Amino acid sequence: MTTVDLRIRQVEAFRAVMQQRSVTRAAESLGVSQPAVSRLLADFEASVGFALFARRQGRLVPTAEAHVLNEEVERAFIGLERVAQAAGQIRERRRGALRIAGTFDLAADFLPRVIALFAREHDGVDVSLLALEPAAVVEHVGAQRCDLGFVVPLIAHPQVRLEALGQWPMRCIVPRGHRLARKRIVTAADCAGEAFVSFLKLSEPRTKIDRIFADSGVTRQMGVEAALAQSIVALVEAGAGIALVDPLSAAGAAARVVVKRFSPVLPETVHVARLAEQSQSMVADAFVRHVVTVLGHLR
DNA sequence: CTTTGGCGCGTTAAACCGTC
DNA sequence: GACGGTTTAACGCGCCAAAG
Repeated sequence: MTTVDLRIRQVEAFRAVMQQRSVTRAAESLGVSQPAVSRLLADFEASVGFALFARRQGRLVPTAEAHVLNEEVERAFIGLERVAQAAGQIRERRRGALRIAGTFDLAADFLPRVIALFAREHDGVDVSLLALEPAAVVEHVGAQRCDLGFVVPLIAHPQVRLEALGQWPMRCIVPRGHRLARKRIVTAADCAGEAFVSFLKLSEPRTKIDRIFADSGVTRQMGVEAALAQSIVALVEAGAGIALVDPLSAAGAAARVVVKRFSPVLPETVHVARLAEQSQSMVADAFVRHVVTVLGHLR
């Protein structure tokens, strides 16, 4: 693979144009004249060796390649922001910042709840939360773009150490008025013949859930599937079927669907990802303790 | 140490192109 | 035809490394 000689200024211009959707506005945001940006963009395109924008009706329309490249650019700029943040902290001698990444499901309910609790006891600490795919969470920790990452599946990364923090049992959610809504505990056998809303094939929760039903010899009517617990909750609420989701997503949806315990108990383990070789900051340790506490309340 | 030439980046002015 | 937007052309400035 041949490498490309890039100037940061060109990348800046590209990013600005992608964000602002126009060269003129990008120029404004960069504090330079519009032709300057146009030029940087042209040079950048020449450097990368493929078209980043289609000129349609006198407007710039990003190509598919531009979008792919922009994802990497954004990641790079997160790294730059980290430099700026570090400088700011050193200057102000502030206690610290905690950058947390979590999978979409964890970042929807669970982590905000922990952060709220944590923030009450640690004012002066900046906490930021990023929602990502599981692999990206671990990747961010490995690349030191985040201090702590929270995931369910075990994902290996040479620079990252994963530690199990605790388990929570998955809950069964059914639409209101459903025949299973009257039961105290829903068993695998109860789900026989039911329309079932699943996580995506090959995902960790999907694999575990399917195995439970296979082991119990229960056949469900497999229908819709979705990536996020929140989507699954919405599907169940709309009558697409019943489902198993983590207890926090279920608790957050208690007003919209009926939440039941499920037997056999199907535990999901929440893991924290941290940099393998580096003593953790006291702030991060304190945050992890809060996570364990909140997990404990969910049993 | 100074000069020189190349390079990156910026500017303004003007041309150009759809759209309203 | 005015307008908003992009591109092109011509040029200036500062930096840097090589040459004198």
